[in-house]
Amino acid sequence: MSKGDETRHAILTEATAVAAKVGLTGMTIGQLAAHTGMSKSGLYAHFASKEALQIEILRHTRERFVDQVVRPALQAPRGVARLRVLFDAWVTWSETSADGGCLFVAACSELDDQPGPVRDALVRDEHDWLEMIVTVAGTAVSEGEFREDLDLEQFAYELHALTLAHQHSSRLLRDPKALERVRRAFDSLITHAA
Amino acid sequence: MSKGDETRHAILTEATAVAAKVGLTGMTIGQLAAHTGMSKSGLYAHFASKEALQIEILRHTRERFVDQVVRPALQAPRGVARLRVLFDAWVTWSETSADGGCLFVAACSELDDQPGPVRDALVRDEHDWLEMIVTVAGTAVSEGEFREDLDLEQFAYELHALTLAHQHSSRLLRDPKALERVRRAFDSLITHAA
DNA sequence: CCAGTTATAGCACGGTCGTTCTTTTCTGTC
DNA sequence: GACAGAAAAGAACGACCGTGCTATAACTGG
Repeated sequence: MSKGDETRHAILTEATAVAAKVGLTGMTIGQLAAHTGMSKSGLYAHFASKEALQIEILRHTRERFVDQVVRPALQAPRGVARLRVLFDAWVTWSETSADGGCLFVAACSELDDQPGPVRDALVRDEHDWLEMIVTVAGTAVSEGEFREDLDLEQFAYELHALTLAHQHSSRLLRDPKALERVRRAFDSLITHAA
Repeated sequence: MSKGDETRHAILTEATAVAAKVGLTGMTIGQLAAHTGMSKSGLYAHFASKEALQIEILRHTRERFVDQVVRPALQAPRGVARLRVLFDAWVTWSETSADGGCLFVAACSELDDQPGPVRDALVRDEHDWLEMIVTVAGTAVSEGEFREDLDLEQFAYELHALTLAHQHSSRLLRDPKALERVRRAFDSLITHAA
């Protein structure tokens, strides 16, 4: 990896952390330059525009998300076990990927009324994520652990709701019981799908 | 109501709509002045600072929330019926209160890592809202419609999760089935609490 | 209707925004 | 170690930010 790619990568990693805290829009080039110890123009030279940087941040985050959440799940045995790993990996991700929690969750309510390519990219990512949940839950159906007539998309909707709720209770309310809450809700979801 | 109070009220109403779209931080005084047809300084004279304006926006939204969501529920008969009215009123609220959906939901992920008085006010509001759900669900327990050993706070957590999910599916994903999804999830929640 | 208050506009401020251009410094190759 | 090319810094741009101050316009109670 050349020097340029190296710093570019470092910038994106730092930018992801900043964006998770202050938002993709709230994040500024100057702020980012200060955080990375670079000059504003030196940093900016790596990207075509702020919007391009925002999209790159999403792409970079997506890659790490696949590594840390999706891949572990695909290595687990099909069915509820895989679903558990997927969920646990997400919880871990939301606590460790950035100081501000899961960037995707934060970006969702920030961009939901801001049309443009950044929003479009995020919507694609969210659809992929929901589809991933549907697929994994589907393995639980075909393994006979979930009932045959389970509405998989409804299940994914409700599971996804828990991730949003967890960010809320853990990051906004700082509820010490946040982890316990989301785990119980997940278990209840699994139970009623059987 | 004097002239001053009148325009102040109009500003807050407009500001609520703008903030629901671009966020409490993303909203700017100039933008707001343009929207209301006032000069920047004329508008600004009604508030001590931008931060004070943000807090006033929350207060103003809270008042309308009580009118449109809480009050109707309290007029409904105790128990599940009241819970249904509360939930339906919230769904209506999220669709009609502002173009950007429920301001509180939007503010939650925007402010979850931004310490300060605005965040503090929001946290208080969210706690009150969760407590409201707990109280109403409690009436369903004492009416014998919900089981005696139901964990009310867990119930409130899961119901609140649905409001977050609805904002996500309806505003970000623009899912035509959003309403149906959240209704089904709500019914399932009610069923399993009985 | 007038006086006194209140509401609004105009203007300016230091600062930061995203962005561009030019110049300097560094990196990798023969 | 010189040289070409890439990477970073410096300086500047117009625009807009939040926030004051000052003057004018609009309201309101007597």
